[in-house]
Amino acid sequence: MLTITLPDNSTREYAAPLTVAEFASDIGAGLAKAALAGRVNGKLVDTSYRLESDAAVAIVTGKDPDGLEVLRHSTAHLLAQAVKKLFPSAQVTIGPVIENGFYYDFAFERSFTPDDIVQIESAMAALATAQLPVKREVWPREKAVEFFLNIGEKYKAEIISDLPAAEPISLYQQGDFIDLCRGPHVPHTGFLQAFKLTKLAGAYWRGDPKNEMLQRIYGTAWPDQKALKVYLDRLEEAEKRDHRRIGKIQDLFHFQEEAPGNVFWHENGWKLFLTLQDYIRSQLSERDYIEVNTPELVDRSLWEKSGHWEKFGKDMFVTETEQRLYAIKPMNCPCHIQIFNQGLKSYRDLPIRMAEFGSCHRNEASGTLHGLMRVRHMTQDDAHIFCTPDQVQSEASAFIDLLLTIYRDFGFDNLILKLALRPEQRFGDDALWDKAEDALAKALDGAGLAWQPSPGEGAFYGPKIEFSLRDSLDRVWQCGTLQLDYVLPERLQAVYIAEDSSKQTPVVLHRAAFGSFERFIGILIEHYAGKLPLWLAPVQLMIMSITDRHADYARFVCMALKKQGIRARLDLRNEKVGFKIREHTLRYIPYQAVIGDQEVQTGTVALRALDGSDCGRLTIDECAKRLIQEVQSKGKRQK
RNA sequence: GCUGGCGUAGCUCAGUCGGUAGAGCAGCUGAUUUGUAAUCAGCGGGUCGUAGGUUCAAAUCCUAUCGCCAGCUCCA
Repeated sequence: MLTITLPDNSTREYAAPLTVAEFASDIGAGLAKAALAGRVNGKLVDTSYRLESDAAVAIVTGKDPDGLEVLRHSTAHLLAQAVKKLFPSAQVTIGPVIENGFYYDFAFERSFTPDDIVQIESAMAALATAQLPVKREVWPREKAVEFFLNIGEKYKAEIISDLPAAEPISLYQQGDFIDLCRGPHVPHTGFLQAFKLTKLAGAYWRGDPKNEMLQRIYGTAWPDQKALKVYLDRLEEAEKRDHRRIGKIQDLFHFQEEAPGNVFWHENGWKLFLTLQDYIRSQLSERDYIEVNTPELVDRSLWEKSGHWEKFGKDMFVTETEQRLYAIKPMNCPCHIQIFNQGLKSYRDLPIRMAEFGSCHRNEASGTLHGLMRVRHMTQDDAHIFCTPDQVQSEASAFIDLLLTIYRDFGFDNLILKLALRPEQRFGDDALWDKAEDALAKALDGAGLAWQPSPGEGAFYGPKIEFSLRDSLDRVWQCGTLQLDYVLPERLQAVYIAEDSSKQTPVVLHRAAFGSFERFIGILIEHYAGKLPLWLAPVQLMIMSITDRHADYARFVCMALKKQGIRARLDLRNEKVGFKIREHTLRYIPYQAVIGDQEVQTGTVALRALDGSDCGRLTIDECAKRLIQEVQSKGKRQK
């Protein structure tokens, strides 16, 4: 007699052991059909798992996050099976589940081509239609190693040899394909109905560039076609929002061969850049920051003292003149410490919050450059807070507050916070780390935010908080950072005089909210899909004449609005108004004002919003007032 | 940096088996003076990323190189 408890706490009794699948069909035929796996006492198992004693059992379907994972994992196996069928000499390696899908790495004598992918995909579909049962077996380790070596799968044999001795070696067989896998897997391949191979790429064996390059095939898999379509549509939407595409349409910036990774900001893009800079400036001055500016070209000796030369020298651009070697600064901190070091500082001077819109160059590997998101020349909204150890927590709290204010102004409400803790290799004793980590944790708790620790991810000189935001497509971007640093101020001999008149080393907090303006602008463009809210839009209002005889009045209106700080432009071209409206609508200009005889006579403008709605005929002052109000609300007020 | 793909007019792209370059949009000129998402007509525009090579002949094939794209690695 055994008792099975369901997730709703109801129980069922059975006289004899039964499998998860049998249990599911006892509950209902529909559930049995949908059962991908089972969860027995919290552990994920195959539907063929035999229930021999009392247990808490849940039937896992595609709706269950675990079920989706099983589905994707099984689809990765299906991919491997299809590849082995078409290309028997390919060796299988690993095939894990990733966000939204899976991949499988293969060793193969030639590169897979897009044509191969099409073939592999249809082979997968055929194998799925065949509804091959997926069977699990546990083998002795030696037998498994021998088996895989015999069939020429040296990577699999290597994986098994590296598994912990206690780990049972389970193999899964579907048709004539046998793969090492922890499982669980779907009962048969017929469950794998909604998948698509998406990408083809190289990847190193075990992620190490010293190892041989394997070929990775990426795919996505979902419980049904509808969910797959939703996902594919989202990819398409992301493509439409690509900031490189929108940057071209809206004439924001460009790149060219002669300056890889360096942005040519056009008038519109630069206006956006300056708007963001003004915004940050106003936020900083409210919070008692000072703004400074430091050299971009600094002698090698300072970078040697700071430690950058040794650690990051190869990522720095250098230039030589009069037998001196200069480096273009990759970060601002050493220079800020030079400013701090001018004159003797007292504990009474602290904290000093020193900000700079620092122009930094880093020689990023060519393959990592990506539009505005990853550049070689960037401008950070950087600041360094010099404070006493006791001030760390309150400074951290103040920065978190600032950062939340900033992110909310841009419509990012969904944040992910991580506290990166001490790494293996680190400077400073454990007592110092305890104190530092504790201060940051308390600051996070004080803000009432959920956060996760990430052990071992801290910098060698101190722990840090990483602030990531989710954009409107649910993509995660790391932007803000707050890093405690005990090492650099000491290396560069920063001191202050404490209450007891002893010399002390200040703590430095490196901090940024945007990260870099370039990257943040890229994120904003994609977040808003190019439809920047009025307060950010480089061109806020387009004033259009209907015929030439309205041009003078249109110019007058434009000047009047510009005087009130509105970014207005004129379109006096000899075109029909419908043509002009279409063009500016496609460029997402937030407001358009039409000027014809009636407006000239009444001293008004006919205002039209981007969504096509008619805002009516307004006097110039009314129009200005309306726009200014919307700018001040930063688009947070409902229309 | 590594692997693979790509690079043709200002933009988006076509160009078959190697035979001497094409469309739409944009631009220019002219007509049109127009009321809320495309007025009409005509015209100009390319060292096919760059440098070599093969060939009677190269956008097309080969090599190198630069850049871009996807992923890997990296990301102070």
